[in-house]
Amino acid sequence: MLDSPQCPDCHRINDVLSRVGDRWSVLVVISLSRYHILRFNELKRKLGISQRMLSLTLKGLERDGLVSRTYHPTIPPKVEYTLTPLGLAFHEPLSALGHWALQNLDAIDAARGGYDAAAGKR
Amino acid sequence: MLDSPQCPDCHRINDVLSRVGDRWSVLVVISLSRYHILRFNELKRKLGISQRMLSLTLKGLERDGLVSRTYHPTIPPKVEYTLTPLGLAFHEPLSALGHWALQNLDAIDAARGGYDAAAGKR
DNA sequence: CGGTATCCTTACGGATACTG
DNA sequence: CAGTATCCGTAAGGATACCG
Repeated sequence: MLDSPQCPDCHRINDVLSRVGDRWSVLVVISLSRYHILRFNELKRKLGISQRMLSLTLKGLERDGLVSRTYHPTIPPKVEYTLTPLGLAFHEPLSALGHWALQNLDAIDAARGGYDAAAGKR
Repeated sequence: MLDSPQCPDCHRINDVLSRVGDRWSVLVVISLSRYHILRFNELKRKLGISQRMLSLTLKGLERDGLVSRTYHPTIPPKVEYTLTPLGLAFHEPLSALGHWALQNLDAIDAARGGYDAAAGKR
């Protein structure tokens, strides 16, 4: 399928984005950028993410070198997550996208309204 | 779930990104930005996307006001897609993200290699 | 507290066939 | 050519229960 596309680096971009560009990864990076350092359950509560997905997402981000994990073997245990330099760098274009999203949410909603209204009166 | 998160606009950002931030929408916007105007089957061939997904993706993008569709009632019919000003604006932060992805693909792969190697020797 | 393991439901997305 | 409709397999992701 994506073996012979004409768009040269489309599948490479797609490749990276499918790794770090998913729903939860984006929100985790944004949150860590804002709060600098967070514990597992803090992230969980902030994002309203399920325990399973947060675990998977953090593991993926750590694997890709965007997030660093620090385990404190206290009782009860304490694990802190923060962005690596690479994660911080990733946050830059990401926040640009986030800001655009927030600024243009209204425009998109308006376009949707118009489209649906036009489609509605058949 | 996302009703009472502490991260104020996280779910709003998430909202927009879940609309226009999926795999195929991103690639369609990038392609349309590069080639300015494309027909249905040109996009299909370039992206290696299935007919069904392209149709759904384009309809979604048109609905959100990012893509404009022009139908020429010739025989055979001819439909051209191009980015609206809003779509063009969206492409800016998106291409920044794409460039970052391409530039840092190696760093990510390296991090992955290191992580997997460390996990591998149990 | 910070996870992992299991189950289960949904929704994404490809293949195919058909229409204008 | 430019879609729509249908079928179907896979995988994303929540809920729950349990472990260190």
